[in-house]
Amino acid sequence: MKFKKRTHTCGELREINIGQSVVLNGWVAIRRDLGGVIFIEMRDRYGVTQVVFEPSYNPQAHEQGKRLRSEYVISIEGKVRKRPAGTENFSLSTGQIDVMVDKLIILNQAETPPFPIEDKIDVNEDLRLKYRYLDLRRSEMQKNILLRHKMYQITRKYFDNNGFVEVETPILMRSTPEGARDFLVPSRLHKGKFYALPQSPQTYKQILMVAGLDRYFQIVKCFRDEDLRADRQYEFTQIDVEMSFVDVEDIFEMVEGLMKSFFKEILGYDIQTQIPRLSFEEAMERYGSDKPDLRFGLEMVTLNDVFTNSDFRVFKDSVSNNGIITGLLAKGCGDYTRNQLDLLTDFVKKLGAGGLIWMRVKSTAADSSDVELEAPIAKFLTDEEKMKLIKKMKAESGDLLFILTGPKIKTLSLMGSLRLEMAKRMNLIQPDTKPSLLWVTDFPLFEWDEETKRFYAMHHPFTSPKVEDIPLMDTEPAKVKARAYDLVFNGNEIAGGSIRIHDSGLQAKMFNALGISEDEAQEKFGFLMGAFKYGAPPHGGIAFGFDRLAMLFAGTTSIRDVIAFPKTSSGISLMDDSPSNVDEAQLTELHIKVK
RNA sequence: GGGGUCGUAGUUCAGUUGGUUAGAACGCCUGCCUGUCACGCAGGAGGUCGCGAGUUCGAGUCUCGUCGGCCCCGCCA
Repeated sequence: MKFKKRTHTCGELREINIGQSVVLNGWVAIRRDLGGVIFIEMRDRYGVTQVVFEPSYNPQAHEQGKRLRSEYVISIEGKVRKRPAGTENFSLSTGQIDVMVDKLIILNQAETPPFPIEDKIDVNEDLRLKYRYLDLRRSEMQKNILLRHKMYQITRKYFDNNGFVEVETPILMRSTPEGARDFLVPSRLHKGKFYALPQSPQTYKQILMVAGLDRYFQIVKCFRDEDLRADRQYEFTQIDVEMSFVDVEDIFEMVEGLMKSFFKEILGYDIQTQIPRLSFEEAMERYGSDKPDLRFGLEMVTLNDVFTNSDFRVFKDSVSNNGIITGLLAKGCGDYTRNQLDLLTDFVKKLGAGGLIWMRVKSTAADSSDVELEAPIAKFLTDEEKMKLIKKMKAESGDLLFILTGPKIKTLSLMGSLRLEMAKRMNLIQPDTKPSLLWVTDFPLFEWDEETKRFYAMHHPFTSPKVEDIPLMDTEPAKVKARAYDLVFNGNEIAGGSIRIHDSGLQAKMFNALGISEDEAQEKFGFLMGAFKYGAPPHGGIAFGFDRLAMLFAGTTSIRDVIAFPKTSSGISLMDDSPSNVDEAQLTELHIKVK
C-alpha cells in the first residue's frame, strides 16, 4: 500500500511546529465524533497527538474520517495549528496544537480490542497475556520494555568500560545433576541422549577464566524447570559475571559500581557505597531471612538467655533441645483484638509454626514486680522473667510482643515472615521510604537435606569454602562457611555469587563432602576438573536476576510486567498456547515415545 | 505434591434464603450533535452464569468432580 512516511512521531509536535505540513502514522487511540467535527487521538510509542477532521477545513477528509474506529492504523497528512484559546489540553505534551487533516489513508482496519488500550486498566491478566500484542501497545507496558532496554545498555556500557568481554555460552549443554530440574532436549543424531538448557552458564564461565579471558560478562537466558511464582519464570535473564585474580572485595566493588549506574541513570538517585553487609547468621537472627528488608527496623531479639531456667515447658524444651526463642516487638500494637491476633496465629501456623505466643504489655514499672502482661502464657512466667523480657525487648506499655520458639533456622524464618507481615500491617514501608541495599555474606557451604540424608551445596558445588574452615569439611561440614554472597534490594535477592574453587584437589574434597563419588564426579564434571589441571587462576563471580531487578526498578510486583512474553504461573504461554502436542513423526525422529 | 482465592455480557463487576424474562457501568452498533479531550443526548444489539455430573418441582446460587487465572508453602545448586 502506498502511503507517505511520517515526518514526525505522535509525541513530537509542539507550538514551534505551528504552520508546518506534517505526516503522522499511528493508531486510533480515541475517537470523539461531534457530528460536525471529529477529533482523533493518534498514538504511537512516542505519544499522542490530536488530529482534527473539520468539514469547513477539508470536507472530503471529514467524510473519510467518519469511518475511523479504535486501533485502526492510519496515516494522515495535515497542517499543525494552534488550538483555539481555551481548548488546550495541559495534561498532554502535545496539547497546545492540533493537526488539521487534509488527507487520510487507512493503512489497516482493526477489530474492537477485547480490552481498552490504555493505562491503569483493570483487566484479568490471562486476557492480557492472550492478547499480549495489545497489552504491550499500552504505554505503561512500553515504559517497562523501554526500561529493560535501558538496563541492557547500562550493563553493556559499564562492563565494557571496565574491560569485560561479552561471550555467548551454549544454550544446548550437558545436563547437570545438582540443583534445579533441567529442561531436556532430545538428540536426533544420538539416540537416547539429551542436551539440557543451562540453569546458568556456571561451568562455562569458569572455563573461560581458565582460558584466560580474565573478565567475562553476559546477558543470558537461563532455564529452570521448577514451579513458577510472581518473581520466578521457567526462563529468565541473568547478568552473568566472572573475574580472575580477585577476592570478594573486588567483586563487591565492581557490582557496587554497576548498582550505582543503575540507580543514577534510572532513578536519578545516588546510592551510598560501600553497601552495608550482614553475615547470614546475623541476618537470620535479627531479621529471620537471608534476604532481609532493611527499609524498616522491627528487629527480632533472641530471648534464650531470658528463659534459661524457665519452668514453662515450651521454653524449657526449646532451650534444652538447642532450639531458639525469638521475640518481636510491635510498637503501639497493644490494642490488637483477639480476632486480629488469631489471624496472625493462623498466618504463622499456615507457614508451619506450632503456635504463636503473644503478650499485650499493660504496664512496665521496671524496678518492681509491677510488670503487667496480658497473655495466655503470663501465668507460667516468673516476675523476674517478665522484667528481663520487658527490658530485653525494650517494651513499653501499649506494645505488643510476639514470641516463637523451636528449631533454630525454621523458627527464625517464621518470625521473619511475621516481621514482614507486621511491617505491612503497621504501614512501615511508605512510597518515599529510602531503598535498601545489602550484602549478605558468610553463607554456610552446606545445607543438610533431611529427605535424602545428605549435605547439598547451599550455593553450588564450585563454591570455595573459607580458607580457615577447610579442615572442618571432613569433621563438621555444617559449620563450614562459604566465600559466597548475595545482594539484597528491599528484601529481594537480586544477585548471588561466590569465589570459586580453582584447585582440583579442593574440588575433589568438595565432591567427597557432598557424597559424590570420584567416578561420578569424573563423569559429570570431569571436563571442569580437567580444565583445572591446566592452570586455573583464582576466580570468582556473581549473577544478577535481571528480570527481578527490572521489576523492582519498574516498581511492579510481578516479573511478568517486565517480560515481553511471559508464561502463566502454570507455565503456559496463553498467546501461542504452548506447551503443545507435536506430530508423531517428530517424536519418532527423536526416538521418543510418550507414555 | 499441598493450601488459599477467583471464574456471570466484549470488559469490570452486582446478583438476597434456591423461585417470574439474569442486571449496572464502560465498550460496541444506529441516529442526532462544529471545539471535544471520561464529549453529550436518544435508541439498540449483546449471556453455554468456565465445563461436567448430582440434589431439587425448580440451580448463577447447594454438593461432588474437573479445567483455567492469581497468590503462597514445598521446590528454585
